Amino acid sequence: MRGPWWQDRLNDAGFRLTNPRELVLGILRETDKHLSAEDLYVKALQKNPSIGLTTVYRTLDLFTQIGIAQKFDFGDGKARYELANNPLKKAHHHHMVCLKCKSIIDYSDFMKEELELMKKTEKALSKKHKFKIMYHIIHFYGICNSCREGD
Amino acid sequence: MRGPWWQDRLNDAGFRLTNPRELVLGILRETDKHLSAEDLYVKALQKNPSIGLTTVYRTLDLFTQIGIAQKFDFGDGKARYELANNPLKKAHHHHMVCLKCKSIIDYSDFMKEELELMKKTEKALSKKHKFKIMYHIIHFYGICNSCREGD
DNA sequence: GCCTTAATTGATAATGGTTATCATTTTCAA
DNA sequence: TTGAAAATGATAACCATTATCAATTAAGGC
Ligand SMILES: [Mn+2]
Ligand SMILES: [Mn+2]
Ligand SMILES: [Zn+2]
Ligand SMILES: [Zn+2]
Repeated sequence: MRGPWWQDRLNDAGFRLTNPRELVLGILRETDKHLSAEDLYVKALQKNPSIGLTTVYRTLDLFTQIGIAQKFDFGDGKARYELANNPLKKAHHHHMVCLKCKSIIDYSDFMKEELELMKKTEKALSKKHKFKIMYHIIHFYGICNSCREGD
Repeated sequence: MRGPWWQDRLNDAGFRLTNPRELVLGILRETDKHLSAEDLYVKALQKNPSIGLTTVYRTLDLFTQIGIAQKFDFGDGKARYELANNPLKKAHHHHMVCLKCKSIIDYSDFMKEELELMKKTEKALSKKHKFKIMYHIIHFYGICNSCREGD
């Protein structure tokens, strides 16, 4: 009984692929944005007017826990989510965040050099501090193009 | 221009070095931790029982704006602050965060390589996306030594 | 199918860090 | 000394996220 990867991921972790979960997953799969729980909720309402905001939060939390989605904090006071393995996106990427309009840009330049540095750093840190590293984040903050023009 | 650097920084930006601000600054100068607003408030109360939590928040916000302090989000739901140019710390460093006990470790290994990569990336990004980069953050998340032993 | 049980859901209330408001106090320059 | 501007602190409000809990739904054994 092998389904798509997210279904297997859910099943293997002992969870069901219910309607609300499928709905949230579909929205994540179709966007290239970094949506908040509220964003997801509003979009979900259009397809299922009885879905609850709490369920959206719970679903996103579950997806994050089992690696179906990633949760980010870009400094605007609300968590934002992104599907792992999103077909619309580069696999491994990082983010630039505009300090004015809060827009978020994916980038994946110099990933090879970055990976190399990260590997080296991780090895050194786990030896020096006996710290088992699970993942890392890199964020660039600045002013985006349109915000600079309007200045 | 005859005070310490933080006083000049305040004056140049048109702000006064008041008692509450001096108090918060002193606490930041004496710690090597990453304190929350509440942490700062509790410590401040011991020296000035009439200080208000709002003032601490405002002060930290001001310090962050003019570059006296840095504000971080390590994922535990509250902002944490660190003095820029803290004499107790390495100048440029990044952070490891324990996902279990939320402890934070400064590190400054491979800063040379990192700086090189960051410079290269910043240049590429500002050209490709016309994005003016102001600063970046790097966080490693994982499990610290004591949390692994207790497992 | 039907039953049993556990997983899941959604309405609602509560939480907690942070901000907004506003009257009062402090600072500084004239 | 004085008056305007800046800063403060008590309080209420904000708002994203969680906790609670009764109701609904899904899966497995019969
Ligand atoms: Mn992204
Ligand atoms: Mn630090
Ligand atoms: Zn912008
Ligand atoms: Zn730990």
